[in-house]
Amino acid sequence: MLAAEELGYHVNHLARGLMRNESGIVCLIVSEVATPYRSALLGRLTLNLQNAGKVAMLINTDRSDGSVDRALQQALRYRADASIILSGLPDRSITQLCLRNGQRLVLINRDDDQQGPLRINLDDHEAGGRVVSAFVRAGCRRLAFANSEAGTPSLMARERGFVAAASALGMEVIVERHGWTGYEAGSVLGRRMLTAKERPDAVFCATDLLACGFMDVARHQFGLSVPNDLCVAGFDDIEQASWSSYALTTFAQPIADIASRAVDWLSEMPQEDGHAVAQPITLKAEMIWRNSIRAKGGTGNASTVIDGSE
Amino acid sequence: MLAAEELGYHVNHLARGLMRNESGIVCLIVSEVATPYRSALLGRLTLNLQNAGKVAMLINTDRSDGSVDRALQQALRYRADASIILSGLPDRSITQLCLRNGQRLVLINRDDDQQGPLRINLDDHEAGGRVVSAFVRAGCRRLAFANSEAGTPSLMARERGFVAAASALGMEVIVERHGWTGYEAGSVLGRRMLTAKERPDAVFCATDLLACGFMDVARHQFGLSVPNDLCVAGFDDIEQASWSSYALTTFAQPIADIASRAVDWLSEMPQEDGHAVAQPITLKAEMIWRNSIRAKGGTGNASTVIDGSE
DNA sequence: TTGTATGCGTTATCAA
DNA sequence: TTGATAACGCATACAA
Repeated sequence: MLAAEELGYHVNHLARGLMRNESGIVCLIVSEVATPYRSALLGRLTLNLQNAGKVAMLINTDRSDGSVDRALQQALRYRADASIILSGLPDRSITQLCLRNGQRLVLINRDDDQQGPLRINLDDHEAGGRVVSAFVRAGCRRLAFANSEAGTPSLMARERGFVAAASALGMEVIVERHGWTGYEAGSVLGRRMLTAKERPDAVFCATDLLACGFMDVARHQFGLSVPNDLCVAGFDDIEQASWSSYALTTFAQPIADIASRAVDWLSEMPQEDGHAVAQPITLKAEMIWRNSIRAKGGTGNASTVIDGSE
Repeated sequence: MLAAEELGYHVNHLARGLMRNESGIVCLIVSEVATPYRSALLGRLTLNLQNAGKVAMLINTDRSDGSVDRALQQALRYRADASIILSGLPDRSITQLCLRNGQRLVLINRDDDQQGPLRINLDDHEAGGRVVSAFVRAGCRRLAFANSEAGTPSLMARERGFVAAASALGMEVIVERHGWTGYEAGSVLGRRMLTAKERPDAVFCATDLLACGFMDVARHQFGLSVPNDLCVAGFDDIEQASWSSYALTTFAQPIADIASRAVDWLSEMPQEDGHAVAQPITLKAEMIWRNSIRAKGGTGNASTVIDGSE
């Protein structure tokens, strides 16, 4: 050991991987790395992987020019033991490719129906229902859902859950979708929905970023007060949601839990009976109450709700 | 090729790396991945690396329990060809270790004085001076600088530049430092500096996150108007700086430029004459004018400045 | 042009 | 317990 230290010797993992047929490398396949939720999850995953003695290889799938495939090919060439996909990208071929090459696979918030990979999802659908209750308790009457056009399973589940719970109470929901899941899309949706004749008094945004954009437009361009004139809810609990300019009521992604579940599963002894089939995990998104939804009662009109008549 | 496709064959980079004595792996050593500026840079770097046919290995240096060293050891074991350090962590031993093991090294915003690595820095010092001019033009008289206790070279350079330019005009600067470079520290600094007897009417925050926290406190807890009662400038031009709740005047990190310079240098044929000595690169931080600094003149008092009498 | 042997740094196996 | 040897998949040098 002393001699090794003195000579600056380090085991060569390339050679070791060659022998053992396992590299210790885990691929993180992710798009939109710079987004608050994604980068938070990414940070946590890398930390956990390191603690488990593994190392993270980052594959950025932002570019659409086929570099995704190239990047993934790269990963395969390094004989990564596993891949964790946190990209919203619904490209089925990618997951297939990983599996075919004997990688273990973790799908986060992708709700894929494939067998083999570990799937970690949230109770998005039910969360939508909880927002309806909150809005109704606040005395809101015109509910709206602001979504992106990304069409990610989790985003759509939130929308469906929200709409379903509302119509169970006899309420209709104004649904609009636009662009990508960011601040800019939120402000576009805000302008569109707030200029419409039937202006909503409560909006559930599929994402905190959308909510921030929506709120800023509502306040600064339409002079509305949140939560007095307009109640807003988001999803993800990104750091900005807690900033006092927003104080957004939202749902927390259980990032720590997601990360440790994923890494724990990867650290288990790989069962050799063909492809180990993992039980899908559904985590609960805790509702974080802040100040973008009124506690009780409306601005002036309607304090009792649930009549369904418009 | 057809046969290879059919058999699902991929070159084994572990074996290739063993032979060629270069792995194609580049380590990204980064702390606070979830921070807007860091994650943006990270995203860009990975993209560029992928385009250059290399692959990024992410080392998260957040934990203080010595896992940094362990992580770096990991990287060495994989025989990474190079490391890019975007961590503010001023740990000299890390860079030494990389160099000793024949890695090429890129230091971003670290202003280290070592020979060998490529150093990419901004003109932080000069930027500080530009803010003073802007504040003076706006008619501000009590200048302040809000910094974190991190003591990163680039942060300190901004502070020194700001203070130097101010005292060249005969103005003193209130300097406060607290905690880490985030929103929370910004709000603490805001509370501290705005309750002081000598309340500033202009503050340069070392970071956009600090600025956001400072602004929120100023507005929501002290009822101040930005930029009328208080001018604010930040640094980094994170996405949130452009959100209409902040409209922060700040300096843009030339992220695309930084990333391509770094990757280009790594892609050059490695000169074999010992350790190639790279010319340090200093990039200009462009000032992004938004709405947190008044255009001209003060609120009411003082329209001419530069008298130095307090 | 095509084929064969050798070495890269490990680890696993088998013989001493 | 210790020491020699083969094999992992690729690249190179040399022979055919």
